[in-house]
Amino acid sequence: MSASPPELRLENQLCFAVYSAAHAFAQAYKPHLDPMGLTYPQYLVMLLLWEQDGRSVNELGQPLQLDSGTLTPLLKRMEKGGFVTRQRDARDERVTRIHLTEHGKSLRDKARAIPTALLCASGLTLDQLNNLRDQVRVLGENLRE
Amino acid sequence: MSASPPELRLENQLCFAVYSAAHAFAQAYKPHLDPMGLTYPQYLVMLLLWEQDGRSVNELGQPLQLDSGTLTPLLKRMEKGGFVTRQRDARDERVTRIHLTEHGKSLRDKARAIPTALLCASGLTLDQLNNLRDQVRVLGENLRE
DNA sequence: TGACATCAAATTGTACACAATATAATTGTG
DNA sequence: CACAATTATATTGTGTACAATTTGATGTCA
Repeated sequence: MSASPPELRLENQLCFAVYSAAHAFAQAYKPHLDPMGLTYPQYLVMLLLWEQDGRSVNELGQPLQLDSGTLTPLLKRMEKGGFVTRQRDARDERVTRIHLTEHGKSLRDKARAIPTALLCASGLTLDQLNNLRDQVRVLGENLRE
Repeated sequence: MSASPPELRLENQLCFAVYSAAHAFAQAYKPHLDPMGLTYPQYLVMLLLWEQDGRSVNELGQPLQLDSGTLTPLLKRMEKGGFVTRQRDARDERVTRIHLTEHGKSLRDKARAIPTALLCASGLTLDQLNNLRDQVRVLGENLRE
C-alpha cells in the first residue's frame, strides 16, 4: 500500500474542519446551556421561538433544515422540560403549533450573555466572525444545491 | 414579549452556519459514499487508515476527537461491512488494532475522485477552500481551549 | 358527494455523539 | 513481589439526525 495522496489526508479536508468545529461549538455552548437544562439543538429551536412564537413544526424545520423525524422527539423532550407546549392548530388539525411557556420566554434574558461569551471563546473579532459566518453560509448553500 | 436582539437571531449565528454546513457536507458526500457502503464518519476513519494502517482505537480517536463510546460501535459496523478487522494487540492486550481488509484497501482508488467532486460542489476555488479550511480549523482549536 | 391526491406530523429503524461507568491489562511504587 | 493507580477499550443510557413508512386531515375534481 503506497502513501495516501494529499487530497485524501484527513487534515487537509475542509469537510473535517467544519465537522470538527461544529462539535467544538456544541461543547463550547454546553457550560452555558447545561444550567438552563437545554441541549445545543434545543437552544437553536429556542432562538427561533424567541424571534417568533407559535411556529409549526415545519416552520421550525425549514430554517433549521430538520424534518419531523428529528423535531418531533426533540420537541417532546422540550415539552417535558417545561420549555414549550405542543398543540394542534384548531384551524388545521394536521399542524402542531409550538408555544413557549412563561419559563421558556424568561430564559431569553439569561441567554443574552451567551453570544458575547462565545465571541470571546472563538478568538475572533466581531468583523472576522461575521465575515467567516457569511463564507460558511455560502458554502452550505452551495453544497445543498 | 419584545423583539429578539440581533445577537440572538438564528440567522446571525456563526455556530449555526457551521452546524448547517456540516450537515450539508454529510449530504453532499452521501451519493459518493453510498455506492461503497460507507457512512460519512466511517469515511473519515478510512482516510486515517489509508494514511496509516493498523492504528489503535485511540490513534483513530485522537485526530477525529472521538472517544471509544462512538468509535467502538462504529468500528464494529465497519468490521461487519468487511472494511476492517479488529484484533487485540499481542504486546498489549488492552489495545485493539484496526486493520484494513483487502476490500478496504482497494476502495482508496475509488475514493480518489471524491475530493475533486466536492471541491466542485463547494463552489470554491482550491485557494479559497484551503483558506477557509485554515480559518475554520483555527476556530475549532480556539473553541476547544 | 365521494374517490383520490396532497400535506403535516408522527413513527420506526439505523447510525452517530458523548457522558458516565465498567472491565481488564499494564505500570509504578514501596 | 504485592497492590494501588493508570490506561485502553467496551458498555449503558440519552439525545440528536435522517430515510422510509404510517396516520390522519385537508384539498380537488369528476
